[in-house]
Amino acid sequence: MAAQRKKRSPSGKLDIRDVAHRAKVSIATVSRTINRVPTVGPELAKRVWKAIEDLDYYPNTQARGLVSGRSRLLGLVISEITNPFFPELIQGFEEIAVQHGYEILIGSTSYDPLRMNLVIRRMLERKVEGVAVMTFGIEEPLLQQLAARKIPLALVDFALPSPLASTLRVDYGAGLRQAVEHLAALGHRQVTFISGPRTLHSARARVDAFRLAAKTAKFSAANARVIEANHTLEGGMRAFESLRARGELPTAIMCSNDMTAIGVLRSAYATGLRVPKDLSIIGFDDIRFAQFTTPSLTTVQMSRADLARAAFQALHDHSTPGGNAATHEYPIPTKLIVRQSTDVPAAIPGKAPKQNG
Amino acid sequence: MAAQRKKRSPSGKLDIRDVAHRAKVSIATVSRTINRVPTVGPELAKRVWKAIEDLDYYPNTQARGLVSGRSRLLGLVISEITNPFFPELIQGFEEIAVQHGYEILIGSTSYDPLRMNLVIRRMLERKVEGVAVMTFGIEEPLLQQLAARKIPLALVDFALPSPLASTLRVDYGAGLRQAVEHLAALGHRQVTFISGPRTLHSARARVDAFRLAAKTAKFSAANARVIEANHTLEGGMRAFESLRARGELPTAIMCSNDMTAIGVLRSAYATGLRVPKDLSIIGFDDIRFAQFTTPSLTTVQMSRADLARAAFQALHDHSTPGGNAATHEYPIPTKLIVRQSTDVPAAIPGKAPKQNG
DNA sequence: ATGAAAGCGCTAACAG
DNA sequence: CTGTTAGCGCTTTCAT
Repeated sequence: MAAQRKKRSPSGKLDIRDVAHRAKVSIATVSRTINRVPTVGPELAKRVWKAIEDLDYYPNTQARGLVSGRSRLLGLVISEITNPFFPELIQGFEEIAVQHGYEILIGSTSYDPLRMNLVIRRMLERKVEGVAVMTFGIEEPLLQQLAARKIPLALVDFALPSPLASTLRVDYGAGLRQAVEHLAALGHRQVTFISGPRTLHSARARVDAFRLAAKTAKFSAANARVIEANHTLEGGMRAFESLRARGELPTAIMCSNDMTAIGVLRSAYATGLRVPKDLSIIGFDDIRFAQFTTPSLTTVQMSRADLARAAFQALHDHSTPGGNAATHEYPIPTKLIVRQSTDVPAAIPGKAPKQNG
Repeated sequence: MAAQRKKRSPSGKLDIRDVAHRAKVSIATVSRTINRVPTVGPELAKRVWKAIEDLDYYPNTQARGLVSGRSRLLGLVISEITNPFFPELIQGFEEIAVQHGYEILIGSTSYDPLRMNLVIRRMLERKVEGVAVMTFGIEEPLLQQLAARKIPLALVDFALPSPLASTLRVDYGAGLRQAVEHLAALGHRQVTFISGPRTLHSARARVDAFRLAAKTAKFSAANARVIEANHTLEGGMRAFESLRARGELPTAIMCSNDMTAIGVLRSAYATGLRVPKDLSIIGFDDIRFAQFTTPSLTTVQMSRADLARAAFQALHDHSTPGGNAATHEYPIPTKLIVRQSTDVPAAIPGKAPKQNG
């Protein structure tokens, strides 16, 4: 008889009130049921669930977020989604985030601080509950914006002095040591490492780890040179060319990432060199495509799944009350994956190949 | 002296009221200014912007969305982000969406209807204002859920009978015709098309377009065979093997996507065939990696940028009041990109290669 | 254990 | 042109 507080539109727009009405309870009870607050009587709970089912109701995330202050949104900052390193990372992160009821917001910086700024602003506006920054060059001042707003952060290879920031510490040493030892065992006596841009601290960390590994394996400095490229296929090609032009080609080349290695592979073929016979090549990352090159690429794997898991864990630990907020370092293992691009150097024909039975 | 309506927390949580207070205007004026409602006096507007600047204020998206009913969120449904076709698509879509103030929600279905269901639910809960479904197998009943909720939809190669659904119509004919003519011009007299799974309507559309193109170019049915694979590298390898095992190797193979072509390339090499000398190969999609294979892959390009643009346009047209809601078909061109994997068949040594001049 | 009621931060009538 | 006010749909005290 009295006018309804609100018209029950027949074709949509369900409301928590509609559920409450149908289950003959208050909206508070519906809310409690949905949020699994234990104090709800089992009888009522059942009625509520049934009403939800019948109506095909689902809560409005925006309203929920507004009142609770939680957005259930996580930011994932990457440099470029077309960089083959990232898709698997995203997949892993998305998967685990969704399992925990989060949605993810992806921001690509394209290595551009301006865009990074915009990305951060977007994340702020959407009230993300944590941000994983997977771009390997970190703009510290920008991150401070997030830290200042008390947003949990997960960074790769980089420690921000903030109680809410975590570091995903990639153990470059292990994988690169295995790689160098693998080459040494095959009989290589010179290795050149083609690094990434010096501006990326992750690239520097790889160089350092390589140097240490080479030293440990008794390579002299002259036999374990480092030259700089830029983590792109073209950069790999150029690096190879410059090595060749200067007559400094070693029997084995290690690269700071797989794209570089693929560039080297390509140029080596173009030059008429046979891989792995004349030149062994080792990449880094183990992107999916490393399996598909000819020959397939021996590479140091840094598991994207591990990274994704650790990143989520870090954010989760620091955003939930019960989380382990004391931990700030999350180790990421690396390991050598031996494929077809490494073999005994041609100079030592007596020794048999290690693989290819 | 009276207690503040709300404590101005010194270290965060800015409010539209804080801005209003500082600019000495009402919150309505602040809201209007931010939303660029033209009736705001220039003097006040300036004060408001200054206050916003000073305070480093930005609006709370959740509150905004709750009251306005708009989420500024667009859904992008793909099958698998690790499928190399998608990253560029996502990049293009993200770019244009962000330019227009939207955020995107990515959902991967992994070809699993169950996951598709979950993805749709997520989109519904977040109140997306439109969904682009780029997975090439469409679960029609699931999409009805979205259509029923009046959510604009953009679909590839598929027309849903709904006023809010748009079709991104890929013009397979153009690109495949160019490809077949390219082969014919080189002197090929037999082509085999390795199709994708019959269950994907997009794959069927490609087969049909190939058949038509072959017919137009006067290939007999026997010289333009079709065999089915599954759009994966492994599938391409198997298809090649089965062709070879049955002694049915043509001089040229066209594939329904690039991954298949790369598989064929790989197997051809393993068999000792030289590409393009002994076998010409043409892919489809022009994924980034098609440039990096050896030899680089001749392929039919379907521009991801075009697709992304069209998808956004379609959603935008059907979600904004002023949009062009009458259009329901958005054409996507395709075109042949000639690289190194096609050449004159070895059987016709007299004729010179077309490229590499 | 359940319900009533007060907002979350903002936009959109409605007044003036 | 500007301010006042009523909610958006939900969670969360505070009563009961």
